[in-house]
Amino acid sequence: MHVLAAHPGPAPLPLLGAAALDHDHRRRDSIQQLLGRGPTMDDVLLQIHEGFRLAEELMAELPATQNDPAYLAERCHGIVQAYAAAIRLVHQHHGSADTPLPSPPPLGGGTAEGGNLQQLDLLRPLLGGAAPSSAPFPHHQHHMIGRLLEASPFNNMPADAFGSGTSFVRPVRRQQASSSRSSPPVQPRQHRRRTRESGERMMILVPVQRTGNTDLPPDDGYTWRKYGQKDILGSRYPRSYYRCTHKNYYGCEAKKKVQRLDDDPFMYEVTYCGNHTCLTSTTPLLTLPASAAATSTTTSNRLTSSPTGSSAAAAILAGQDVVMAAAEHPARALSTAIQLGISWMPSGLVGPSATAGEGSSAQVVNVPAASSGRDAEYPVMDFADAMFNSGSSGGSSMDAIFPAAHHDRRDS
DNA sequence: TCAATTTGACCGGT
DNA sequence: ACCGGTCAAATTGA
Repeated sequence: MHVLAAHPGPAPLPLLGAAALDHDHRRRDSIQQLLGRGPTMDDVLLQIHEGFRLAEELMAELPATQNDPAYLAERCHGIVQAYAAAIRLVHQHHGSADTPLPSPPPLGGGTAEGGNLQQLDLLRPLLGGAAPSSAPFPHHQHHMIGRLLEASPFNNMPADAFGSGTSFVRPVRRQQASSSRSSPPVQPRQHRRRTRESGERMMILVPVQRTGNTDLPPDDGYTWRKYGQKDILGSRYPRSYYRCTHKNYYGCEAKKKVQRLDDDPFMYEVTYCGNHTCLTSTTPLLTLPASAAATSTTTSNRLTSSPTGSSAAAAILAGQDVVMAAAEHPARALSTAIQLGISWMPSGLVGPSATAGEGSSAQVVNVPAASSGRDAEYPVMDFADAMFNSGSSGGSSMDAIFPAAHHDRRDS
């Protein structure tokens, strides 16, 4: 079990600063030094903070530099490098030397500075915890990653934590239409039921929203459709089953199970199964018109918007459903994403693969309750907006984006 | 009208 | 046989 404890730390490591763009080797050297003496948790946190700061700088420069793709790509590269360094420090700090660190993947398809689109997926904000807190990153870093068990690749796992707008409100008993429900005209099912998922799983603990309706699990960046609920033996609370709303668009097989903990009703245990394939953008990074980025931050659609809705469609196209969630809980999104910086990273960087060995491949991550501030404090959110919203400036329909795709229909 | 949710039945693994 | 996971008809609600 890995626990990242946070301490207020010393000043940021100078060599990891913005100037690092021009001093990549110096930065690497400094990292080497860090690794040589063994990084402390402070170093890790500072490195994460550094990535955050770089993103902040980039945001400030965007108005002036948005027409300079090369420069923007370079800055983005610097940010990714900063977080990649943080990942390395994390591994080092936790003595995972016995498990070889995954080598950093190339940052671009063919060029060192290019944007690896897969990385976009890993930049998805983790929209977790609902408990309000005004403390901006990094002051509640102590919430960071709580548990990291039974490692399996985080690769492409949903970096989000929870919710979807779906409700945990106890089902209101509907009037039993005395008809068919009680009668058993059930014909044998034609299809063959799929076998139980045995692939990679990731378990996350997320606090219940403590304001408003505490039955609502926190939102995450994906849209989910509930397809089942079961009372689980020995559990006080039922388990809810969700699958990706966009399953029928993309054949996205992502699913999650959500259950309240018996011993801590203010905590949800969410188990993700399968990877999202519905948000894998194929739109080049940094081609976003500024207007799109601007509009994205004002989006306030509910996550459960119908995928046929235009804004939702645009969101799906550009990964904006993440951003939509961020629009609702931007600070949470960012802070959680940062706190789980591991999920921001290119898959090759993320997590020692399967160190825990045997059998289960579930990871457990304690997702912190996060704060609820806004943009000024969390420019990275806008940064992510821009990255995710490339190519769509709203109003576009799903059909326009995926002409061949059919809108989500009832499963049948 | 149709997407989302509810919930009992069904299925398959253990 | 038990239990967790999934299906799908009924129902709800926008």
